[in-house]
Amino acid sequence: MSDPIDDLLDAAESGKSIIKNRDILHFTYIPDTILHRKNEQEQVTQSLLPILKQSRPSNLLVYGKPGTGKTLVVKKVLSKIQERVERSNFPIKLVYSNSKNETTLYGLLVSLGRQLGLEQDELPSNGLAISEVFKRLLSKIEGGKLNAIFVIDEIDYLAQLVVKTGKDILYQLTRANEQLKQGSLTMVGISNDLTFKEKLDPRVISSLGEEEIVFTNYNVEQIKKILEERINESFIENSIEEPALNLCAALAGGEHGDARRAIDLLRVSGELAERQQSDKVTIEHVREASLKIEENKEEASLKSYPLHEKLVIIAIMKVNGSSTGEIYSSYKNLCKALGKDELTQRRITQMLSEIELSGIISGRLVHQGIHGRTKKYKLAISSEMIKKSFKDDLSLQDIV
DNA sequence: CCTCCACAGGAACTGATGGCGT
DNA sequence: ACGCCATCAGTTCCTGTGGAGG
Repeated sequence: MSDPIDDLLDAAESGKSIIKNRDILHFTYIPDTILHRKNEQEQVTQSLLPILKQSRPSNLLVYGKPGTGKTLVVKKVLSKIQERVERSNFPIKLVYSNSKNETTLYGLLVSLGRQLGLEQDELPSNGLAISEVFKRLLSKIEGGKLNAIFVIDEIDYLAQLVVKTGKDILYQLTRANEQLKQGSLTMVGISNDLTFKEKLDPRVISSLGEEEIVFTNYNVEQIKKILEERINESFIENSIEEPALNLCAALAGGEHGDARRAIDLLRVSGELAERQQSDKVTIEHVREASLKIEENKEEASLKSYPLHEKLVIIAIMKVNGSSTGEIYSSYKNLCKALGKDELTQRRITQMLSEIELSGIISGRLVHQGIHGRTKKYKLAISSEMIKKSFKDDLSLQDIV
């Protein structure tokens, strides 16, 4: 009589593992030499070079699609510079922040402040006026005679926040040096959106875009090389079949040249192969991994929605392919069934476009002449997926 | 050619939350 | 104790619109 758990454990123990170093299979792992980005590394280094001469470098803007290694290169260069400078008496303070992780302007400034060493009592996490927070940041820099380098990732998000709130933070940041008597502030902005600059205030452009570096997309060949490098270090020899590697590079690199996706795909494929006790990663493993990654993404985003968004999704599932009006009445029925107050149609339209952005549903604007203008939505994922994701939500169980 | 539908989607506002400085 | 500030979900009010049907 064998226990299934024991069987699995036995198999896992006796089976050999084909991945020898997992860390290397994460995009954010910084290899000693980031190949294929020599040019860009040089450019970034050059524009930051003045730091070594103890003067303030120009502000810097870095563009590139996701997965082109922008952030990695910037981080690597900066940390090298910091290493050198540390031995001199010109301390630089590196501050990294990702605008996407901070939903509000306030949050972003606070996160910058925390890294500068402002504690909770010096810089509370809410309650202050933005201008007050800003003042404290500057006085910290001045007081500590810091030479701060703010690396702001996804700076286009920040720019959006600035527009939304009408606070001219970007401008003030880029011109902060004029107010500082001691210390300095350098900005390194990283953006995915190549057109983002056009939306900026021209005064900001002139000071922020003193230097610009564009990271081009990887092509499939380059992605393949990157994968090969990582494979060499992280997998045992000959454990990836050539066609599997090709597919990996093609799937991830084909459209956008996204090395991050390629590496993720490689890792998941490897893990799948290992779990199946295969000693090679085959083309099927890659296909399976690609599916699995997609599904995980869908499930995670489905689960993370608040109640009313979930109801809207279920409403669409019930009347797949219908107009906003029909979805809305379907949604109202669901609300009634649950005894919840329904939200206005305006709010639901907004939710629909938010959900559409995430790719779970797709909408199409149709004009029906005398029957008006509406947007028809249909699910972009299977309804099984929705049922599966929502089934552990107690209140939703009986309506799905 | 005009009308008029059924919404899309912008703008401004509200009320609650939470916490500041004075 | 008071006024002020930032943020968020949501509401109210609004203007805009392609084309079927008259």
